[in-house]
Amino acid sequence: MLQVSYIRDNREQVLERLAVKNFKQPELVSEVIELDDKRRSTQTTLDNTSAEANAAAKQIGELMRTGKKEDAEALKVKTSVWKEDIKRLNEQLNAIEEELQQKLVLLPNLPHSSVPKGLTPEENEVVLENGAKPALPENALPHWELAAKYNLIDFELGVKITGAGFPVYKNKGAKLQRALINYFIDEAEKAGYSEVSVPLMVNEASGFGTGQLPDKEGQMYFVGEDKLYLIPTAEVPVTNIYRDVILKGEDLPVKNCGHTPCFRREAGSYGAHVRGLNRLHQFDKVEIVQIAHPDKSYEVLEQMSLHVQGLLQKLGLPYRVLRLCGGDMGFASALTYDMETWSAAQQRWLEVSSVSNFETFQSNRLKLRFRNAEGKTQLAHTLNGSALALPRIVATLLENNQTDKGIKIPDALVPYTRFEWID
RNA sequence: GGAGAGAUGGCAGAGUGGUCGAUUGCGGCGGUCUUGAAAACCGUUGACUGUUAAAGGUCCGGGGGUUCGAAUCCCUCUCUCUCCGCCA
Repeated sequence: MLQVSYIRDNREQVLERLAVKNFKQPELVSEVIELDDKRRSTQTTLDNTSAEANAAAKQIGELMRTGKKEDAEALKVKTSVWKEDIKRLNEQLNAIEEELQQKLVLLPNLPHSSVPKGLTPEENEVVLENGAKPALPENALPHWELAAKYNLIDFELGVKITGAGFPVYKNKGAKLQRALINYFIDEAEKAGYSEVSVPLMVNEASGFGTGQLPDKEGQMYFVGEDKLYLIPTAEVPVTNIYRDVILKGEDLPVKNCGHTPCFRREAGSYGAHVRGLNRLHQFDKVEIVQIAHPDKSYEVLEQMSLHVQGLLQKLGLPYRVLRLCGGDMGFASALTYDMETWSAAQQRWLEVSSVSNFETFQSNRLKLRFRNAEGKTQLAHTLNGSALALPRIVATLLENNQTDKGIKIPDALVPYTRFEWID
């Protein structure tokens, strides 16, 4: 959520930045400012009336105590007018504030100055490409066929138990999941992140805090009876640890990592590109989250990007880094890097990580603040990234490392899998 | 699922109609003392809004009501805890 005071002071810049995100309702900006003007004037009137009423109430108490009952009664009569005014003004104020809030939550975050204009994924900027794309033999298989050939993943069984997009991992396929999770967590801890293990369901307040609610309800599974949402990413519970928290300046940056399954309805996404592990309703992911000082958050973003890249390098996977264009960015993000690995058998790039700086967009909703050098409270910046999401890593590992002898496990992972080959 | 208790400042915990944004303790910060630290002692210490700064206003789980005046009384919702039952 954007701060009203910022919108007021930087109206033109806000409009210009929203255009980069192809925001369709720029008129909301003026409406928000107008409502805030109304809010302020109503608030001032209410405050002044309350001040008079408070003074009178105090005076009545004084008169009662000193036995001047008649004077007190006279004053009581006068207060009835204020009382009505206060009630009416309060109702007005609540209505204005509610309307203001409703419009405010419709405004997406402002993109960073480095974000390219653009509407579609094709307009994302390739920041860098790293690692050689492997040349596979003629008879190379896509991962879903490899998964069947080596009995690693049973998609049909998942359909029986739950439905499409809920695969069953078996044998070395299952062990590979655990190995990757442990490997990613260990690497995150080496980089200074402390591990947390968090609930997989969250309440409405948490969903609002990180920006999934109110408008992205359709993407989350909802347990209606208890009004809880299955998390689409660990970002939600991990970041919400710090909801309504005022951190000390010296606590920054806060660094947390955690593994969770992630649940996504993925309503409306069907077709060839969802085959196999490419798009699932349930998958495992290790997430890294940082809460940073506003002056440092872009340094932190680069550092997080390098951490993710380091993982891909150690796994020997060719990858590229994209800076998302305005149209492809998430609602809450100010700058997002996507990391994609090259899937040699599918001959396409697969997104395996997304690293974002949300600046104060989330922290304003979360009321996540820190005490700055002047001792005043100030909104912190929040960042997060996948490090990494498993399914597409598994897909590229299987595809890119296939040989006549079987599938070669990267050296970095062998201590975790305790096998070198899937054969 | 049944029964009961509770929700107050970072934490603990007072406060049953006026001078209460709130006693006190712990914690935090500053100081005295000390070579330094601890202890002891002294002082200080909520958030939001508003203003150049003040003043003022709001907040004792949320919402509503009674009253000139509510942390305190009434209604309602939510959440938490304890015991019993069930269960990993």
